[in-house]
Amino acid sequence: MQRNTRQREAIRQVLHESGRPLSTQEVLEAAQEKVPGLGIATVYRTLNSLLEDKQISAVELPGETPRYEVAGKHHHHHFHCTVCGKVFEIENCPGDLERLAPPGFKAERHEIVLYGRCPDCPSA
Amino acid sequence: MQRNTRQREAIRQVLHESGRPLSTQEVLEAAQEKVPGLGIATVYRTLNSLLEDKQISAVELPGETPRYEVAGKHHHHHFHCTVCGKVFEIENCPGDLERLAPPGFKAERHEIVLYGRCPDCPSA
DNA sequence: TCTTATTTGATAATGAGATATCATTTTTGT
DNA sequence: ACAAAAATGATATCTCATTATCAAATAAGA
Repeated sequence: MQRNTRQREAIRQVLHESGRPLSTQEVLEAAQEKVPGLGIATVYRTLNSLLEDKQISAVELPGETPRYEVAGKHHHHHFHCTVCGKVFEIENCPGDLERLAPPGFKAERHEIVLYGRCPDCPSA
Repeated sequence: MQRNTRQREAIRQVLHESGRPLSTQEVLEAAQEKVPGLGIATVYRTLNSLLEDKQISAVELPGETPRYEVAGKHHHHHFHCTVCGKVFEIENCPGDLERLAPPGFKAERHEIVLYGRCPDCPSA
């Protein structure tokens, strides 16, 4: 049975309000604004539950802990700020990258990650 | 002082002979063909040493343990077989993906990973 | 060949992220 | 409001990949 708890609702909201994928820690900190005292275990449990429900999806990045975003978005990619570590969504996609696969290889899917500075992290 | 040991040489050879990036475990198994009894600690130590020397470079993939390849190759990307888990090199690159970054973002670098089946893993 | 500092291999220790445990709190249907 | 089931929070535990430890083996210069 699934119950509507303040914690679960706060975590869902945090993910919906954020314009970008969040790490477990980011979810914890943001959700604690809404529900003080919320524990990290609840964040893990709730994220896993939302994943099972397909309400959110995991964003895996090289050498990074997973980020989570609301599910159902159309095909997109991500920008990883090398300064602050935040991950952002990228709308555009060059498309049809599967053709890059060498003969004999059958590509079914692709991922692109851009690395650089986000607007909040100026070079100066 | 750096010494030329059979172990170090075997590990270097394995990486040069392999046409694709290898995980620590893959390096261990391949190098043990040349030097039976070679231990995992030596693999880790040697890979780190080769990394410092810039003789090899690490390939980070989402949710995966790093792979290692000989350094100095020109810009390229990787194919990750979803069946056997092996990682392969892709020569081609669509180039200039940095332009996909939204306004205000300064992309400096990009990574592409293709997912699918390698020639050794037929769909059937 | 000898000497000595380095490297090795086995394995214990570490570290980080994630999960399990369990007493307490909270939902929710009645 | 009550009772029963489920969720929470604190924290212990687990799971790995990787690193540290240290006695034994081994390069490599004298």
